Amino acid sequence: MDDDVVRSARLRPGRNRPGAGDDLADLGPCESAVPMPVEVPEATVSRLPQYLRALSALAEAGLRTVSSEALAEAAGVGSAKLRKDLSYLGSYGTRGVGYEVGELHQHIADRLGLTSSWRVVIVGIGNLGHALAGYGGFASRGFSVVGLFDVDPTVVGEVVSGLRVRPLDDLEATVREGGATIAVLTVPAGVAQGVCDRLVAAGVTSVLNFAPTVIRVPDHVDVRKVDLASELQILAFHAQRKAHVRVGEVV
Amino acid sequence: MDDDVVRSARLRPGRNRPGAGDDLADLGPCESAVPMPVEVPEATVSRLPQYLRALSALAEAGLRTVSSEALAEAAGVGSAKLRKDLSYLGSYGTRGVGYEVGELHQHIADRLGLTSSWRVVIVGIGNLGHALAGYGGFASRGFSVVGLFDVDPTVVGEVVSGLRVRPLDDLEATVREGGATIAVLTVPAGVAQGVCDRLVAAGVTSVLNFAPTVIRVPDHVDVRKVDLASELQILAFHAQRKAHVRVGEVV
DNA sequence: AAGCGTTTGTGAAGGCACGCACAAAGTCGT
DNA sequence: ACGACTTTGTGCGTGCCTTCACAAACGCTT
Repeated sequence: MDDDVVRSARLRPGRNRPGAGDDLADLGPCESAVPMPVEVPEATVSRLPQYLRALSALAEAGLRTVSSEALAEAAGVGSAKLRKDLSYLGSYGTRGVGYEVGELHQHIADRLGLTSSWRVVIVGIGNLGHALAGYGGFASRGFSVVGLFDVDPTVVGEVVSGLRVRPLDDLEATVREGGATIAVLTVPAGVAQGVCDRLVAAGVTSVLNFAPTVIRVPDHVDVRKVDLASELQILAFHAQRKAHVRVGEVV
Repeated sequence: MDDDVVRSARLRPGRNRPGAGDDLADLGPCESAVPMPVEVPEATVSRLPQYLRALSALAEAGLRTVSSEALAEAAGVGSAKLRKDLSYLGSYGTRGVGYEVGELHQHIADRLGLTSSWRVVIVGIGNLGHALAGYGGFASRGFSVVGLFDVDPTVVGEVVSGLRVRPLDDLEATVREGGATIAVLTVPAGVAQGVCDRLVAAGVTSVLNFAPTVIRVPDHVDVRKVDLASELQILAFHAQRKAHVRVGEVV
């Protein structure tokens, strides 16, 4: 599972900081000093987007409430796992009834930080960068692409889905002036580390890396990797295993 | 990861013999030279492509041998984990020296099933399908794209990187006549399940799904999911957490 | 040949996640 | 109002994965 390699600041399991004074916790009548000692496990976080999508589908279908069984079915997980995952976010279900679709959707979206629209820059407008720039799934989910960058002069200036591709040197200014920004790296493997270093220096703390190479970043920066070739190779491994079993070799 | 959701035939958890328990003497061969008595854990499989890529880079750099420490560094993992992973494939290292780069590369490639070139079909030649069809990383790693399919008549007939896009109805014939095939799904979410059903019916047992939806398949079919929006949302979660910590809220 | 430094392979321990099963809590029918 | 039914929230056992730590194995030097 952690197939996805995240270099995230690991939280210390035992101790968490006592009251810092102002907590924006919702409306929980927390009698004790610590408002929400809840730490969402990484495995749970990775499933929240699935739940969110399932909830969107159910809302479109017109359902107002949904049981953990039904939602789990829609999301492709077990109901017990779903309930435990949701329990990390707090108790938003009604026993005997289920979850209110809209409310739960809102809560998960809040937790994922989708209330504010995140700025996204795409660096490397090649085959894949083009495709991602034109992908509608970003804007519809709280992400707005605010910049396209490339070094190739023949690509710079081109307009892709309403945005002009700018030279790589404009990158720093765009990131600095805009605040928190997520960078999508779709550059060749050879230059990925260098470009990433520039992004980090400019203040980017979240990187989605499509380049087939390991990039190193400071501890405060999160990197998630998407590697198409790796996925195919993993499929090939299982396919070969299946083939061998069919032939009669030992598992 | 999970994480990434793989629906693979559950491996038998019982008798797992990683490597050797009988290093004392060559008493009796408990069984006749079995080629692979080892069950490779899923988590290990998901890292093999990384190791393979790191080995390729090291080979290009001219190194002949590499220590677990150095290879782990290149692959971005811990050395102990690397050694244990490799131990599931057998013992190909030399104590006091390290691993022979070319030999290890060969062994991992064998295990991943990259000796034979896998056939890949891409279904759905939209933005992303275009990009993947033109992605050079496939052919260079043992995968050959043998078919592009779409329903849109305005796309059918178009030639993308040397292959003509064919109508979806040609899909069954192509899959059936070609043997084992991996399908890449880059269709809209609404039709993903239907297209996948056709693929499975035609004999496909490995699917790489880019559609942002859960697809259901029989037990003997492997599905891996790549979801760009989910990755961004997970990054947003961590980014928001970091922001709150910085502001002074409780973790 | 023997000792020394290096590196692998692996037993063992700890942590994390998953799933079961059930009490608590709510709704619905009568 | 009350009992029966439904569904959530979660304590707990189990198994997988990771990490540590070290003995065995190898090359190199003397």
